[in-house]
Amino acid sequence: MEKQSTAKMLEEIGVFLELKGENPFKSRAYYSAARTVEMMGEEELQRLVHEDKLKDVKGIGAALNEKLKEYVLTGELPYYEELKASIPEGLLEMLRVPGLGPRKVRALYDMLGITSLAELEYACRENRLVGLKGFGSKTQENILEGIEFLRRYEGQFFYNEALQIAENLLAEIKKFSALDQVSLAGSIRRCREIVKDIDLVASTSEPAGLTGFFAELDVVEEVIAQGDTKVSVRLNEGINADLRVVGKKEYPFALHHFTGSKEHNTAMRHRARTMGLKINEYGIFRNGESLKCSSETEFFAVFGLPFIQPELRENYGEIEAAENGSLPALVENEDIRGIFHIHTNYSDGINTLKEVVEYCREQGYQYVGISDHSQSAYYAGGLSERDLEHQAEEIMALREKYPDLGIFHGVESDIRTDGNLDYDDRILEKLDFVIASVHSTLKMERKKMTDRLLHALGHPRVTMLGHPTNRLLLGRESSSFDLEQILHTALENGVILELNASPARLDLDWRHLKKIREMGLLVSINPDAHRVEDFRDTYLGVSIARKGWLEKSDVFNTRPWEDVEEYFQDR
DNA sequence: GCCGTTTTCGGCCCGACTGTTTTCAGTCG
Repeated sequence: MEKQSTAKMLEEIGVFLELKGENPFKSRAYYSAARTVEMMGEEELQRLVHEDKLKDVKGIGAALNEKLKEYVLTGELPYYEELKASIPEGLLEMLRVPGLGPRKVRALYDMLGITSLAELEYACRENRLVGLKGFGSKTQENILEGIEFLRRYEGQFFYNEALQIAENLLAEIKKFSALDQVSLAGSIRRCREIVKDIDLVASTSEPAGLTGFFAELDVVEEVIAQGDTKVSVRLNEGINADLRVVGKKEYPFALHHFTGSKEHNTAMRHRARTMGLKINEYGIFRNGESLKCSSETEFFAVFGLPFIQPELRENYGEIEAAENGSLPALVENEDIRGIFHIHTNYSDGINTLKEVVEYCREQGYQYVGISDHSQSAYYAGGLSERDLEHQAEEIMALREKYPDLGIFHGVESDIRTDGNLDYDDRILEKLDFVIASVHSTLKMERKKMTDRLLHALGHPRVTMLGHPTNRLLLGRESSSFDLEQILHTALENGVILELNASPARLDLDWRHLKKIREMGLLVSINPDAHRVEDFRDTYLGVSIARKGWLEKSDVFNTRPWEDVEEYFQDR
């Protein structure tokens, strides 16, 4: 049995027990066991079971030992199945409402018999929560808002999830024998952080054959519409995909048209009109006569423009920049030399320091910056001053062992509500770098939050501002503060801004990056990794950086090791 | 459910915030 599925099951048991109102510490035991299993090597769980040594692992006692043994050996656990069956499925859905936890969900189930989001919404509208013990009008209002919040984000997907689905789809389409060309288009091709559907453009001499082939793919759950030039389907992953099929000659025009954005296309059409031309998805026309283009590069050349990267096509000034030759040379994956904002198992990361270091060497990075959570981040196992010293010693040893990799010792320090950092200055002075981040009390009043951040930026040891807005895509709005003022102060104080590349954050937003670049601020593309697999999120960050017009020189972690070292020493 | 013992049951990571209370429970990070 895979350790991932085992960990997930333990996690679920924890949730079920909470919903049943069991002793919260019992749930915690399951959560902690889930984490322990997750941290094990791929074969370790199997081995421990077969050698009967599981019970020696901290956090696994007699009961968990028996259950895990049963699950690993038989692939089933009746305890889990029975527990799951005893709880209405809808209760899990209700837990997703912000502000609703297991106790409240349980209370709603017990007192009003509510077993789904729809029932919950109805009960709120009927004003039935107000009288309940522990509930009031404000709670009812918040729940309604929370449900609306969930609805608003329904049918939207993180870019990286949609991209993976889209690339698999692309690979399937390429199996069609009479295919000429095919490409992703739409918001995915433009690297939008949130995607509603997958757009594809293809050319072939057999359009009906291709649309039929596409509609018949295994990943297609339902065909919404199907003709000779367009197929709309719903994939079994829950996302819709549109394939537009054109002839070979029309391909560059269709690709440009369906890549968008709508705003970019409108601006291009406007430009075309001033030149006596007309654009649509089938071509560029002068007096009704079609011009010839074999690529998007030639398409732009018709208008006297160089190729405009798809990421930039948002009508954010890309056409003007193309015209006056000032399009940026966008940063590329290969430019990344090292990686910051890495968590290890000193705090809430999965991998050991040694594993992280070895992984970085395998990947060919020049350097890595370790930054675990600081002490007030209890929920994430933040490091005490003593832990930090211990970590420093281990890093010293690893530097000796692996002189070919730069290992920078940092910390992700919480910015407390008063704007102070989480350690004494004498501790911070020993570190190579400090990422200052807000993790709690995110909904401060605008002025207070601005002051809080300004205070932190004023600290001489702060190197980077971590996930500046604290937004979670499809989940949480940005904190409110005066960004302009923060940017200026960061510039004055030489603080690098993080582009947090975690798929749910992508914070700062690309819409701010162009301005940040114009101001001359530095950006570091950080994966905020909690396991080595997360390192690849850095390249998601690169996509967003490109969308924000950043060049190599704007990105701190494209710098070579020596330059980074120098930068830190000069602070 | 685990752990650690003053061996058989009591304690289990903290702090801010909100909304409900009139002293605290639940949620979130």
